[in-house]
Amino acid sequence: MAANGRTQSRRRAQLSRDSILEAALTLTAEGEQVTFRALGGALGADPTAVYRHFRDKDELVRAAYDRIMEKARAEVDESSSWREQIRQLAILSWENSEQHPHIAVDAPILTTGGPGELGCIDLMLGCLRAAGLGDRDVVRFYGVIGSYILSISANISAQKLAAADQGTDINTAWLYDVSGIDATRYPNVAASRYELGELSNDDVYLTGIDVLLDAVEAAAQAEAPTVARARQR
Amino acid sequence: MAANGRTQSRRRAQLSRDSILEAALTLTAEGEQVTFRALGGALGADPTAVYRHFRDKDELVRAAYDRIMEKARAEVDESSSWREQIRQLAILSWENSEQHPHIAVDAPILTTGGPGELGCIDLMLGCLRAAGLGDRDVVRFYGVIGSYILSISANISAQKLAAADQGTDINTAWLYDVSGIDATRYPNVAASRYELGELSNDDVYLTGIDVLLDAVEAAAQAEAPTVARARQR
DNA sequence: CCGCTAAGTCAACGGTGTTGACATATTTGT
DNA sequence: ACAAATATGTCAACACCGTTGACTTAGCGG
Repeated sequence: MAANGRTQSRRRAQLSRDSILEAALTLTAEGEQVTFRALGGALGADPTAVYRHFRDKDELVRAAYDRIMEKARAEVDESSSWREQIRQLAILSWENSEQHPHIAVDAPILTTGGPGELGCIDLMLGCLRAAGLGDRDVVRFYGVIGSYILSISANISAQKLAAADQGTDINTAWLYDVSGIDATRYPNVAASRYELGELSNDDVYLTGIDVLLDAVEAAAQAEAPTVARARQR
Repeated sequence: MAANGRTQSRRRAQLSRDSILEAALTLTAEGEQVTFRALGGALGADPTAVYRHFRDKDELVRAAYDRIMEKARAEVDESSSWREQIRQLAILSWENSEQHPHIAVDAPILTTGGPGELGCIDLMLGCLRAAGLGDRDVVRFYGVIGSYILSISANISAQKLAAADQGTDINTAWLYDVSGIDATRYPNVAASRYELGELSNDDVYLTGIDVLLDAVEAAAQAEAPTVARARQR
């Protein structure tokens, strides 16, 4: 009867998988934890109402993370070189971990099985194939690079969360107390203490990616030394 | 008066940092979670008594993990080549993550700052220096390899825990349902589905280590092409 | 219009880390 | 050697978490 043709009379809060996921991502973007109670508060509904749309928290965070991956995949510039695409994916994964730390934390544990994950896998496999790798090496390197990206970017965001809980600064994580080190017991640490103090998570992460991508190129050249460059795209 | 000269009359359960850590490692070795209540049960003491020896759970798990690293470092055969030593360290870290999953899970988050961690860092720095890397590259590669070992071995044990909670088999984690994949939407996944199905966590992890070690050798040769082999030990 | 099902609400359970008040053992100061 | 002080173990309770079951209600199909 009323103008609203769809659903009206919302004495009850109206949820959906979509609205719940959106609320969850908003929560994490604000650095807050994803909890059923917080979710309920943000949605103006009873916390347990979420259970009508997701079997348990695991399924919820899976779906949320798949959505993140989907977005990341879409942001990759597919016209750039294979190497640049993987690099972009790595950086996007890093940024997503920073933006949604409380979800990214257990990303490496889970296999979403959703379109976002499949899309990312497909993209990376395509890139590695374009690099000139053979069937076997394509998936080998995919495994290494994929787990590297997932694990490390997630763990660094976990570090930041832990550091935020306390007062600790994150950059002191790699080497806390550079000065008070027993030089006789740990001579190498003492000798490198200056460089160790300058290590930052970002640098390490990106360095690792580049090292792995270099290895991909080397492997591709070893496989087909002459045609290696022809496959470029 | 009694024969026991040190501490006698133990009407109370007598705890110490040592006995608590031992109990914690025993718990994780049996696949159980480290909780104050479980700890209290294993020690025959009130759970909260642990708080007299560790400020909070964070400090406890830090100390426990440092002990693990200490043991790992001691098991490395220091007479073997630098490459073999790093490889051993990686494998030991992996095995420790399997043996003590509930502690290793958040290993990459924490910096123990204890002798175990420092010892491992020192060992790796020494190895990389022996490989012929310069000051700067030594710590760069240390950062990459260290975070790789920590993050991935820990995350794989986390996967196993999560899989054990459900009935899921762990080997299906990399590619769950190889058959039901939309080949038009994800052509690369579909093309590589056979190889993807054969991916195992162990293989991926070890492959990654070897790739990184290869990169170390390449970097060392690039730095000092002629003397590269002389530094070997 | 009836009845069925999907969805929101409410109260409660068991498990977690953590705290504060209390009791007792052990060490220290003189 | 005895009293004071400190360290350590005990107990009850709190807040927070995911999760469940019983209920109520909204909305749709016959």
